[in-house]
Amino acid sequence: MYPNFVKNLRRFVDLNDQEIQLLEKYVRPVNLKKKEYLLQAGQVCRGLYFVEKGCLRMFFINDKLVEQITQFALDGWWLADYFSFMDNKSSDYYIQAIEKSEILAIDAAVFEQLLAEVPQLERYFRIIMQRAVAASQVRTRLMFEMTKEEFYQHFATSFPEFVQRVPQYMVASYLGLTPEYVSELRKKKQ
Amino acid sequence: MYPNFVKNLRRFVDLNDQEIQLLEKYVRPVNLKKKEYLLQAGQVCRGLYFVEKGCLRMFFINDKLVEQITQFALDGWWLADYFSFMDNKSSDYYIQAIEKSEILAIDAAVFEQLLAEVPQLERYFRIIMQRAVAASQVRTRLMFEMTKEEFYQHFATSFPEFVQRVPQYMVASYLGLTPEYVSELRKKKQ
DNA sequence: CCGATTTCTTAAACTAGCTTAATTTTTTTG
DNA sequence: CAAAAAAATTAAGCTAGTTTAAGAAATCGG
Repeated sequence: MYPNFVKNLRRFVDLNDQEIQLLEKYVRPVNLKKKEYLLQAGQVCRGLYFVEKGCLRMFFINDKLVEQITQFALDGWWLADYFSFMDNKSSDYYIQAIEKSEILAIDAAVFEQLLAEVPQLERYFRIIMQRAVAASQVRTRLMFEMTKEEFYQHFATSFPEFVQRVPQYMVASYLGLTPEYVSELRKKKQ
Repeated sequence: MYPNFVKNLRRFVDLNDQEIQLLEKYVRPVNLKKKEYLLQAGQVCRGLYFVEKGCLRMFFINDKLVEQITQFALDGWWLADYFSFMDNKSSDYYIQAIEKSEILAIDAAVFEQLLAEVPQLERYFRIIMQRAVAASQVRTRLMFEMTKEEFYQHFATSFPEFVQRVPQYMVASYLGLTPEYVSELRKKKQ
């Protein structure tokens, strides 16, 4: 039904077809056109969102009224404002499709029940979250140890598919650079 | 036996005394004097570390040979290089006691077995990790939306106990500031 | 295919926060 | 308690990266 989703689950836990079927009942599919929103500031982040196919960005609007991207999610990634999701607090973030996307949502309202019915998912999400923490530790180290120029070059060479797929000014925002500076760096390189 | 540890577990999952006893067999207590290391760069991060009492810092040495702190952990916090822990890879980090500390370690070697014996811990660590991800999302937003001056003032007013307990140059490092600049900010404020 | 919108580039002026280096204050330790 | 070590301050000069303001190029919707 949702091949990437199932593949991702089975990468970390053993689930039989019955469990997968049960699970899929709890999942709410959301199809987004380019630029559609999954979450807007002021709303509560209802769900944990899995990107079955497509690309999302998460951003907030800073005091200069500029969109500041904090995360991307490509095929096979989870994304949510976890604080808003957990505590039912209104979010400061927007989650928007960068391209036409197929999303699977697990709503907070059914998350606990789902975990009770398929206890293996506690393990699955423990692993997913643990990996997210590990990834954020790496990102933090890179941000501290590199100049912005190095950080950009590192990103561009480590994730070329990203630089292809996402507009340059969004990559700039994610890395904490101005689009003008990225433009300068690209010119300098060639 | 380890009151903070037990309190923390029971905050998130129901564990009876028997389960707690079982769990405590898997836990390796480590007592650290001020400045002693739990992990040094080049080693594998063997354990997940819980601060029963005391204060840890995690840092790496940057290319200017300056210690860059990425995380602190006070009483009741978990700390580890999760990437090194999970994949048995050698770490780039140091974990050091800032003051005399009582640490509880769960070693990678027994972690899986422990999770199998006390399945509730999958849930416990899922919640702990989920909260860690949420906290890192907040930190990321703050780092992007504030100037370094605002970031310092925010930290100083939000965590006064920290500023008391941890040397100023370490707070500076954690926030990505030079100690000289923090000194200037403090002077400016009064 | 064309007008509108979005994205990218250029370049000059500017500044937040760093570097350097010397001094003072505080803490630690025997 | 005194010497040594660690931490904090001061101040001047500097620079990586931003801001501002156009214009050029690419992409999109109808």
